[in-house]
Amino acid sequence: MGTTSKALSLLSFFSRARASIGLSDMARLSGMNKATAHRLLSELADQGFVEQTGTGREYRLGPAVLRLAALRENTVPMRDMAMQVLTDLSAATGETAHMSVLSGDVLSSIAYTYAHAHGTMVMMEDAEVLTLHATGSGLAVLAFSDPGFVDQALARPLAARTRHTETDPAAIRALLPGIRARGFATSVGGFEEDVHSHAAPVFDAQSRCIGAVAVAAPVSRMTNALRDSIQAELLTRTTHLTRLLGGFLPSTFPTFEPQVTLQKGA
Amino acid sequence: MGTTSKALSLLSFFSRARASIGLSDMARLSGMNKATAHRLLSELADQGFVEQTGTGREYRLGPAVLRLAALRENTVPMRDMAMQVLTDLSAATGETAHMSVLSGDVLSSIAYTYAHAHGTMVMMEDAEVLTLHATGSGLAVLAFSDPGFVDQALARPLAARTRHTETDPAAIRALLPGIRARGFATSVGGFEEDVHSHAAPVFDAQSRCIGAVAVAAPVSRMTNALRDSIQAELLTRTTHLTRLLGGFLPSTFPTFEPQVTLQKGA
DNA sequence: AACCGACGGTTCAAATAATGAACCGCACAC
DNA sequence: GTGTGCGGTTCATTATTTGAACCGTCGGTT
Repeated sequence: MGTTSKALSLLSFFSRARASIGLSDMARLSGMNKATAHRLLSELADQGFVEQTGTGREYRLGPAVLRLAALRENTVPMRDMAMQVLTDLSAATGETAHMSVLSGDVLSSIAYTYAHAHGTMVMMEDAEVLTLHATGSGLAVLAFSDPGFVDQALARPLAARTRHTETDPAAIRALLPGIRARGFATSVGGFEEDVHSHAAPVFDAQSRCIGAVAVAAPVSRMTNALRDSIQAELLTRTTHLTRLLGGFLPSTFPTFEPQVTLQKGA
Repeated sequence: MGTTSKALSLLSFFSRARASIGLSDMARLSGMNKATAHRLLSELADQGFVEQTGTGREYRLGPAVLRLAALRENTVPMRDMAMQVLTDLSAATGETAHMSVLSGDVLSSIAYTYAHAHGTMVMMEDAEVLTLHATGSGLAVLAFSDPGFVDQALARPLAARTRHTETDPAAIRALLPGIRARGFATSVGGFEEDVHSHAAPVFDAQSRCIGAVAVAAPVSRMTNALRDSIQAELLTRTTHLTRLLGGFLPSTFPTFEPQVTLQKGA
């Protein structure tokens, strides 16, 4: 791995739970020598990607990322487009919809909408990190990523978020062909107890999978009718989003021809 | 300069005007060898900081910055706080207010508000880049930055944005003591023709200047009364913002005691 | 007050990664 | 068909990164 990747990888240790990290902690988390971590953090700080807090001397994310994000949104208004689609999707299904994008080997939530149709809804956090093996979105991404990436993602120990999290790499691999055939993944209670999630992949202009859209409903509310509704809405709207973002479905993606075609005779 | 800084500096060439940049262009802009630029861009792409567009194979900012910006805002809600202050400031003055933060040796606009009080207003762009020598905000920052930084910022050739841009480093240096004494800077037509700008610095927890708040009005509308109003509002509200952000005014910052104190006798 | 451990930060020889001139294949223009 | 510029690659040379050991400092414990 190059020096630049190492430096940037330090940024991935920041999260909502760890908004600021000390030098020694960062060295431990990243497995780097303290001197190395210090030099990399100093360079990141020079460029405004991190800054040091007043009290203590911990590091936290810096202001430079704000400008880049504003430019990114200006260039590729992914979030805006996702919000449109998610709003429709949660309205149509009556449940929470969210989109996450691949960032290294985890997914980051970038947008979500609630339906306000019921007293209870699945709640989301800003910038939440979703693991690939424990979520519907992650499975959808894995199913449509290249084998090398899957190997890499499943090579590390897989943490169990709940009692229902599948942590056996072989079992996860076994799910992928079915997901590829159907075009979407499901997960019941793998990330949060009592959450039933359906997720479909989103692709970029090179037909690479860049993330997923998911609909998350309480397990207690799941019925055959709701499941059918979610699956139909999710697939049509997520393929639409891929197109909106300038992306293309891969040739292997299943197509869902309308039942009735105009070719009556033939 | 370290490798990491070089890689991150590539990101600064993206702007609204140049949302995507090809490999050869990037090599030219940065002065790097094409092979070097390619390797650095590849590493940035691995980490999701840039990505390649479908048509052509140019590079543009990637999705990773979105997550970091969301976390930064979650950690230090600078933009939210700035928006509150800017809204009040433009309402009180009837003019456009904006805040920019130091990023390397330029300022990046992070938030702005309009007053809608007149038919004409000074317009701002998202993520606009302001040079230090040509803007009121830049002068305010220079005046309250350490001498080494000022030397560095003024060492390079200073571009003239308009006929009124001051490009003589000595002349700019001569302005700084006055700005330090008053607590704010002014610029007339230096960045955009017909724009009269007042700007005051914002400080972090170590009393380092991290950016500036400015009020920008058309030159044609500037009167003594408006100028007095802008100066008073700008100073009180900007010092307030520094405190809101957890920062401290440096001990050298001029204080503006209320004219009437309670110590009548003494 | 003396001690201890952990912190952020620094040093410098050894090890490793970055560098860039030349090169490739390709697409497009003339 | 030929020339130009593109994105991308190669590999010997070179400069940077690396990390064990080291500082001084801070806060808690004895």
